[in-house]
Amino acid sequence: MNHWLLKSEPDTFSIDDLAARPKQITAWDGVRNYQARNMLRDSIKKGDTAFFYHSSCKVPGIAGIVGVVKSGYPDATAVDPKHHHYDAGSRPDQPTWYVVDVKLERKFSRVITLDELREHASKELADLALLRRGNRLSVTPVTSKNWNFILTLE
DNA sequence: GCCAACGTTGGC
DNA sequence: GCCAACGTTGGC
Repeated sequence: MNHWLLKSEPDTFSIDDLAARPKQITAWDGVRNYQARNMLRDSIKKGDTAFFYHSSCKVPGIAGIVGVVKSGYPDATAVDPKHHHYDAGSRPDQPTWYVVDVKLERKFSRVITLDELREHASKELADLALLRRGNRLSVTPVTSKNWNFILTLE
C-alpha cells in the first residue's frame, strides 16, 4: 500500500465538499499534467491512502486523509465538451487523462500547515516532494516514513 | 496582484 | 530537436 498527496484548491473543492458528497466519494478529476496523469493511471491503487492538501488559500496545508477506492480510469470530464476541463485533444477511445476515486477517511482536527511541514524540510521531511523547490505537481508520492511522521504532527 | 518556477506549444 | 513565448501553479 502506497501513500500520496493530492492538492486541491478549497475554493474549488475542499475537504468539506468531499464530506458532503454521497458516500463521501469523488472522482479526482481535472488533472491535466502528464506526470500526475501517469501516477493516476499507473501507480495509485485501490487501498492506497492520500493526504488531502489545500493549496492556493489562506492557510495552505494538509486537511485530512482520503482512501483510494477505485484505481485509475479515464477522466470523463476530458471528453465532455460542456465541461470546463474539456480537452479537445483527448478521444474517448484513446483516453489521455485519468482519475481515481477517493473516499474521505478522516478530516484532521486541524490543518497541518505548510509552514509546519517546512519546519521539518531539512530533516524528517527532506524527501517530501511537496516541499521541494518549485514543485507544482498536484499529485505526488509520500514515503511511509514521511506519512507516519506527518501523522504525529496533528 | 506579483512573480518564480515549471510545463507546453509552436516556429524554425 | 531547439528554444522563445506563453500559460499555469501556488506561495506570498
